[in-house]
Amino acid sequence: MTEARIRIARTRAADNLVSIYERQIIDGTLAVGEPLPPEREIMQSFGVSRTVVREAVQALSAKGLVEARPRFRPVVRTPGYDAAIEAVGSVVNRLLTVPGGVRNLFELRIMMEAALVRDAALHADKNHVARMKQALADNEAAISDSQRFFDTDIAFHRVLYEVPDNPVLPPIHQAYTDWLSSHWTRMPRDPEHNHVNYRAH
Amino acid sequence: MTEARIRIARTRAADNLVSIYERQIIDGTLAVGEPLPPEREIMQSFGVSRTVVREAVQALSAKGLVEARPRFRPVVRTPGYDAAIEAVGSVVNRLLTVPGGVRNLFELRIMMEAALVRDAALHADKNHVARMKQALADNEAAISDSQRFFDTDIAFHRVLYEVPDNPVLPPIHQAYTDWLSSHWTRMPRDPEHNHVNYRAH
DNA sequence: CGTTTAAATTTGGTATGACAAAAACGCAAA
DNA sequence: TTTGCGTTTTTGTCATACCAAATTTAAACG
Repeated sequence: MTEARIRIARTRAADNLVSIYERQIIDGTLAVGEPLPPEREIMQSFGVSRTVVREAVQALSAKGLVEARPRFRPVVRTPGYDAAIEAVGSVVNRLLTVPGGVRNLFELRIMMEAALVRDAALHADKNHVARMKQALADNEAAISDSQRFFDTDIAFHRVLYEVPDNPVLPPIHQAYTDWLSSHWTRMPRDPEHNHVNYRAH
Repeated sequence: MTEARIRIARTRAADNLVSIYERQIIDGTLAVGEPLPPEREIMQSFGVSRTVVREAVQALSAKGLVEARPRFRPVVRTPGYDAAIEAVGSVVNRLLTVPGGVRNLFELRIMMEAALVRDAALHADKNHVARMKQALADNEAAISDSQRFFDTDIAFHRVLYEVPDNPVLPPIHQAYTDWLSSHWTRMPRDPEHNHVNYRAH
């Protein structure tokens, strides 16, 4: 039988440029905030057409390595988990439309937040506890105002993601809220009450 | 006051096409596996140049909505979390190079796997238990062969990600192993042993 | 007729060249 | 030094062309 996965895929010229600049960005040859060379300069130094250069730049932009605002020189982007979140946006949005998509992501979130609560119960310092209490109080206070209730609830959760002091987590929280807020189906709020009490023992 | 983030960014012509096809893909007008129209056809039906069409297609490809092998018509991709992982690959690789990057992701993984172990202890069925036992046995057996030990260890973890029956999880496991395997620093293996015993009570 | 093979036609990848509009630059004036 | 303004770059987009690979069509064959 023929190969199941024919991964051959003869090189597109732009891919070379992409990997070259990708490497330069990662190893710091191109510093953060620094603009890429002008397109015409790139095409001369690599002997390719501008078409290819543009495709390469766009690819780098889509990968989140450079920020390419129209009409401006693309600049090397600050490394951040937000770029990653941004890069997956489209696919996730599509996945949310398939049957069970929202539920799957929601369950993952629940699982993660349960883990976060456990972590918080063990490692939360006074500062975090205070902020959680405050956020929770704000939430209770806003119980009549639907919109504010929503916001304060999110704020409360955000603190949860900040406790472990891992920069990966806050962007994840942001992503969850961005992706799931439009599919909001009355999230069960009891657990957090319980756990907050548990943590505040 | 002025906006902190000037998101203006006058439309690039390609962006229109991208959002149009993005919508068509999401709502199923363009079925999975179906190829996009030929570039020349697209340019006529939208009155844009081929340059723009190509940029749009490439953007869709980078977003993971279509698969564009060189020289072939781009086809609508099967919705899957692997596409998402693929899309973030570059950024994550970059993030792993910044100080603490590996540690942050590693800690996230540890936290998630701890949660998975708890879940497994509660919900794993006989089938999963059997597979975990098997995987663990394989792992022990391969303790002398470094490479096989590595592989069987990964296999064991994989089962862990399959227990909750959430299609988001296995790709995440794949992503973790892809991203972290080259930065492997003697992962603590004790916890899983303990927990396996715990679950096998 | 169904198959295989060869020719014709699409179609994607790349290169050029051009042009308007916006951005970057340099220089003079305040 | 800072502010304006005109000049030069540079980007976004278009139109066209060519090659090579892929697809389709036609022809040859068993």
